[in-house]
Amino acid sequence: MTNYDKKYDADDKYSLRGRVFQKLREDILSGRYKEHEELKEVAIGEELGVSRTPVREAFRQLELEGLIRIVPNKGAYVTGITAKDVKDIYMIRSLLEGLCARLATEKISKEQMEEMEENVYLADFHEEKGHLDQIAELDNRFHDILYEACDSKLLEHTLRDFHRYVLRVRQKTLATNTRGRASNDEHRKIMEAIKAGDAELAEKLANQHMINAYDNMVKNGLKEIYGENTEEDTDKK
Amino acid sequence: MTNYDKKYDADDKYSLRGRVFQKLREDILSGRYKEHEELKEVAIGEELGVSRTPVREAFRQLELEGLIRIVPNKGAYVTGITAKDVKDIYMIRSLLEGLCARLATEKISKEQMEEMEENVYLADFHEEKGHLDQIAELDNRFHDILYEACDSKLLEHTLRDFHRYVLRVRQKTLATNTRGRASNDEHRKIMEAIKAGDAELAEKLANQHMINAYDNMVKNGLKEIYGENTEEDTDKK
DNA sequence: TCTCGTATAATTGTATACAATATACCTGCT
DNA sequence: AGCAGGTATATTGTATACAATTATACGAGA
Repeated sequence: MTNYDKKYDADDKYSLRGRVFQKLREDILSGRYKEHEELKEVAIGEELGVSRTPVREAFRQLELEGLIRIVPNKGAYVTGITAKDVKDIYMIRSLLEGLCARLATEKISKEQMEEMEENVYLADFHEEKGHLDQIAELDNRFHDILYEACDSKLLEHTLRDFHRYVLRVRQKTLATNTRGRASNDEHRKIMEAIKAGDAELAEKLANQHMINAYDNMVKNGLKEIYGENTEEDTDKK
Repeated sequence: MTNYDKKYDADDKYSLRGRVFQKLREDILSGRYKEHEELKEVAIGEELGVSRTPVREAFRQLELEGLIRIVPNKGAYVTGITAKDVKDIYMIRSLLEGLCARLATEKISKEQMEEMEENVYLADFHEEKGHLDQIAELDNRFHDILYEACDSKLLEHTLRDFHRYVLRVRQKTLATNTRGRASNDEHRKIMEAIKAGDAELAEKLANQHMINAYDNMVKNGLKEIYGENTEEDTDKK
């Protein structure tokens, strides 16, 4: 669990450490740094024009975000995500997104509700046109709205962590399949349940939404991308 | 979400940073540092005989564990837990402990099962004698066993985070009430459900176990200890 | 040719020095 | 008296220097 305060979040852009942290996170999530790749303090410091100190502090945070693993006196390595990890994450998310949707039904603001409707509408549009980037963007945003609407900083932060964690995986599977339409249909149903004030239904739909997302991943060859149990023996670089 | 690897966890005892990290965490959880208290880098460094560098790195980790909040260019403050936070945590834990118990039913090892039985048995004994410290210790351990038994590093780590997070609250309420017996009875029922292989039942019992724990907290005056919404305006030291 | 050990280089861990920022206090003005 | 501004002080942010550890290269010996 991490600091869940908005105003002073870990990624303040105005310190060197904050910039390093954001840059590295982005580079890891975007796939610039491969799994199990070693990150060298001096190399990264030189690239960004800073000393090792802010780099090291950024490392500590990345480690607790689960993006890298620091082995004492050896180095920092980009963490691998196993197929088992992904499965676990979706099991957990299924429950928590459901809880989130249930809470959001009571707490959502008018503005948030409107943005959610707009989101679903826009996603339909881009789906027609085949704009994959925008679809992915809207998908992320839909869940962010939900997280904000549940009115629980803790749940919001927890879900954001998990969500971010699977972005690396999603990027490799979402863009190449036809889940976009089904996913957005599910978004619409969740949105409608929330709008109708049916918390029970919203929860169930959100539960199922995650299960479907995971099933789709498996169908699209998750196992082929990530080994079954490669996490343990990653000491070799 | 944080690094969930066992071997090289954040709290390696052999580096100065690791020692500082552990010491500060213990001091915060034990209540030595009060809520909203400011932690000064030099003061802590001098107390432990180390420079500011390892202290700062430890701070970054404590921040992401949710124990302190770092305000850029100002300082590090022990985070406050509001009554709302506690409620949210128990809602989340209710779901995740349930999931954990369900998974553990399939995955638990013989050794873990035996330790769990022993745990319940011992807790009964200490309950009779009124050994409050041992009861609290066994309670923590029961949940730890469950976390280990679910065979999911991610779920285990997530639950451990939440569990640790509420320790500060629990210490103030558990020792003074009669929940010990009821709690251990619930542990026994969960244990028996797991032993019988009834995953559904184990999940439901674990769900309810958390709800009961929370209800008991409220009954014992949680609100009186923690303000309703004090988290936002903590800038004053 | 292979293995082992040693020297060397590379890398991380920590301490310290310096810079930037925030806070407290004091002075002078109205 | 009360407020504005500025200076001093304390504290955090960053860079650099040094120590400790680990990885690598190379050569001696079997």
